[in-house]
Amino acid sequence: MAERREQRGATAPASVEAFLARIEGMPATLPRRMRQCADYFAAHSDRIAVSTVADLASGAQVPPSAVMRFCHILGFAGFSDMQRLFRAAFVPGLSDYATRLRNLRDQGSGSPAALLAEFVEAGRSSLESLAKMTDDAMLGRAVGLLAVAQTVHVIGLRRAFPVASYLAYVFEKMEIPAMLHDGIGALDHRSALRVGDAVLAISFAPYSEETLGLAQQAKTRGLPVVALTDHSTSPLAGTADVVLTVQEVDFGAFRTLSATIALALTLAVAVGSARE
Amino acid sequence: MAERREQRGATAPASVEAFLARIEGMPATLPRRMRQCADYFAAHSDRIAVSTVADLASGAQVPPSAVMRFCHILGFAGFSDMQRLFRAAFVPGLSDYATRLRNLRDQGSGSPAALLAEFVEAGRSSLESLAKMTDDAMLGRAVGLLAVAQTVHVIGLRRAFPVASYLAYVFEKMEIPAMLHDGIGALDHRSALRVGDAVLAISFAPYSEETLGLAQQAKTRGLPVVALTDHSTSPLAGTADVVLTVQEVDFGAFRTLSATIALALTLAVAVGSARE
DNA sequence: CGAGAAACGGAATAAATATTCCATATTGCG
DNA sequence: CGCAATATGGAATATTTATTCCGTTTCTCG
Repeated sequence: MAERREQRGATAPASVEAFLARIEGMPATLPRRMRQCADYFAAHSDRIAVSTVADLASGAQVPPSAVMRFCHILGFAGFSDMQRLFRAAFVPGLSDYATRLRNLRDQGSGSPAALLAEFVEAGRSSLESLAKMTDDAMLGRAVGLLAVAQTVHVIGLRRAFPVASYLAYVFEKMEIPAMLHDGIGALDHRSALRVGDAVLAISFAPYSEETLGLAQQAKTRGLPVVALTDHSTSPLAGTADVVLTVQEVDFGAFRTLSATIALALTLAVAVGSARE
Repeated sequence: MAERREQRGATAPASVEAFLARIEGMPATLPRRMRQCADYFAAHSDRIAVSTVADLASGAQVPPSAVMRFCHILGFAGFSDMQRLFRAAFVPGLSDYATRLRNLRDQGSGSPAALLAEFVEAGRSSLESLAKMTDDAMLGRAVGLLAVAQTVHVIGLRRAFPVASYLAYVFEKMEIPAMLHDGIGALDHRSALRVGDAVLAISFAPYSEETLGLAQQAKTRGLPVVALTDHSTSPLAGTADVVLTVQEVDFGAFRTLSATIALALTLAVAVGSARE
């Protein structure tokens, strides 16, 4: 038993790439059903995360037990073990993260050091997923629109306000004409929107009225609008010419803003360098 | 049974877009747990395909039965029914993080995508070093001081302002009395400092006069001061009772603030939980 | 061709997961 | 304040899904 486990278990792939490489490197003399599994899994590796044993078995036209045998051959403890690899690869740290959250709550551990570790981890995950998911083409178009604007109007309230204010700071540093629309004094500054300007609107659920309003106003006047928001179906997306989405991993009700700021900063610096 | 199904089931969304639109259009008066589900599901809709009821429930911080109730409200027969929608629409993410980052960097140093890669990397190293270097004892003392304060006065200008404003936002969310000292209108608010209050001052080189001044003022009046700064030798350190240092890795002249915000957020949440 | 080994498939079982139900708590309202 | 309606959480149950086991079939090689 022990040596049998050794023989099969020592070598389970640790990433999707390793998994595919392993299949690739399998001998051509593989038993018939195993060959079918190998071919089907390689061709449809993206479905593994969301399929059941029965689904894959019928797809590969083998009985479920053949799928199990194949998982064992690859070195996994079972199908679930293999599936975990694919689920984790989609959005990094998700399942692990949910578990950790539960653990933390269970042990009632509110110690500052533990909290810090959580926020650091949340920030790292957010940055990773930002790097993975950002649409380069969209980013390029956003830079293009803002680079030719006379004045960039930045708006972001509530949770988005720190991001907006940092953008305003960075634009100023780079001597790019920018105006921060903060709601101070309930003064309305929408008449500051002039032909040739562009709007950069930042908002997350629950979206604030003022931000949506300013974006709408800009759109009505024919000014380009770049949205930085949490989802491509957000209400901002409707009025924006370019939509950049960013997902922050949250810990409890709190978000670190790491990814949002990284994206905002990228935008600002790219615009700065494009204007020179 | 049939009419019950009608009543709830006639309206199940038939696509992910419809699903998100439905959540968006839900009344603000939704019961508490349903609101939590709605927010969490909207923000993490891409994870529904690869999660279990328990995963999502713990993410949204509700019991599993609340998730079921939410599915029913949306018109689905159950969680599995809803999940089917997302599994069908499932498209895997791009290549894994390491590969992606390498690609981003390779496409020429001036491109927005390459910049993004740099900022993501800078943010990650900042967070890493934060986790390594933070002095837990200091952090604990800072939390102790702020937890017993009547009102927390937050000050941070220029580059520290986004951090200060985010802190003010989080304190407000947690219903902790806090006052943000922004320099608006050059109004001076130092008489707002009262016995029993505490000051949280955030400043980095070049340190701003106003921040140092407020900290000094607080010290003179005998109020505790917590400093969040870049070095233990910063001018703020002299007047502060507790000094928390954070080092941000910079890329060019720009910093992502990831570590600073993570530390600030930790402080705020720890204070919040200590006050309960 | 036949003995032994490897592969196979399906039925039985175990484990994970979804779902319901109901006693208790909370909220809104007259 | 007290009643009714609604919301809640957890424990019990149902269902789905994974996994094992073993009798049968199919290869392999002397």
